[in-house]
Amino acid sequence: MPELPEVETIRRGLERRLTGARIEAIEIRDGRLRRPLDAPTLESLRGRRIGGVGRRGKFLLFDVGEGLRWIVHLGMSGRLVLRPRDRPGLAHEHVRVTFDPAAVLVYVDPRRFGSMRVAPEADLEELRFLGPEPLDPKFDLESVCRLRSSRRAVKTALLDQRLIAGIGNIYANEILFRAGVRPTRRGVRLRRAELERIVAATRAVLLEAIERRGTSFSDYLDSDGLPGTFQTALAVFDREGEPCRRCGAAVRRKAHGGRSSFYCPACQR
DNA sequence: ATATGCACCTGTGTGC
DNA sequence: TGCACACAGGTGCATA
Repeated sequence: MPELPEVETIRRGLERRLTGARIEAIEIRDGRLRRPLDAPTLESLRGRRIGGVGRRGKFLLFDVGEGLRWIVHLGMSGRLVLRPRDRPGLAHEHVRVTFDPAAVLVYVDPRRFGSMRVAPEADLEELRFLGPEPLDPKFDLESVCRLRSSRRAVKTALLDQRLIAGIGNIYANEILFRAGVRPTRRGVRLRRAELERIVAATRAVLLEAIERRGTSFSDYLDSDGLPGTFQTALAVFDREGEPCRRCGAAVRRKAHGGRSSFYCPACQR
């Protein structure tokens, strides 16, 4: 479900609400995630204080002191929800964290593709392979030039977290529309001008999506239970057969690598 | 080494 | 109403 803009929206909400709060209890209600939850390490968070909430790609990084990070990835259907105390459990509730002062953070994940662990800052292997952050001021032509080192379709390459961190299927499609590049174009054949347009489109699309607090086309909600509004601004994603907002041509959908690509046949060459 | 396909799960929407 | 099937925001491993 969540890509960079959704994860960033959640990060901002949780940072505002949880920075300085102390973990009073952490309770595993159903540890059967794809990678089973490790109860002892999670329970060792008790008594720790949240120093801040960071993000790298689609990973949330809670600073819990002494160089330790609580790392959460939401997978396809993961949600972190702040709720009042003494509310009944939610369906698919896996973890419940009680904070002092009063706040309860619940991890809900119907499909169980998310993951959660605790690691020292120096040992964040999962993060080491990640490509550049697209909203880093240093993100530039050089950051995307590796798209060219692959014969894969450029959309598949955009989804590769080792090349650029944080882009998923919605924003890969939206970025390529804004850049005027067809998703099936091979990376090696991209021209310099197209790479430059991809750099600009990546920043613009992600920033606008964050401003709109993410995309809720089905069930995404942020940590306050609010939907995003970027779905009304989508140019191509989930718009098969509808008119292109720029030229009016019917948007096309093609399955590629098991996932849907959407594009305007006239605007994207 | 690199690229593809499928497995991992549950929920929802569609068409019969 | 019920059933079967396609499909969904992501990754990770086996296979070509």
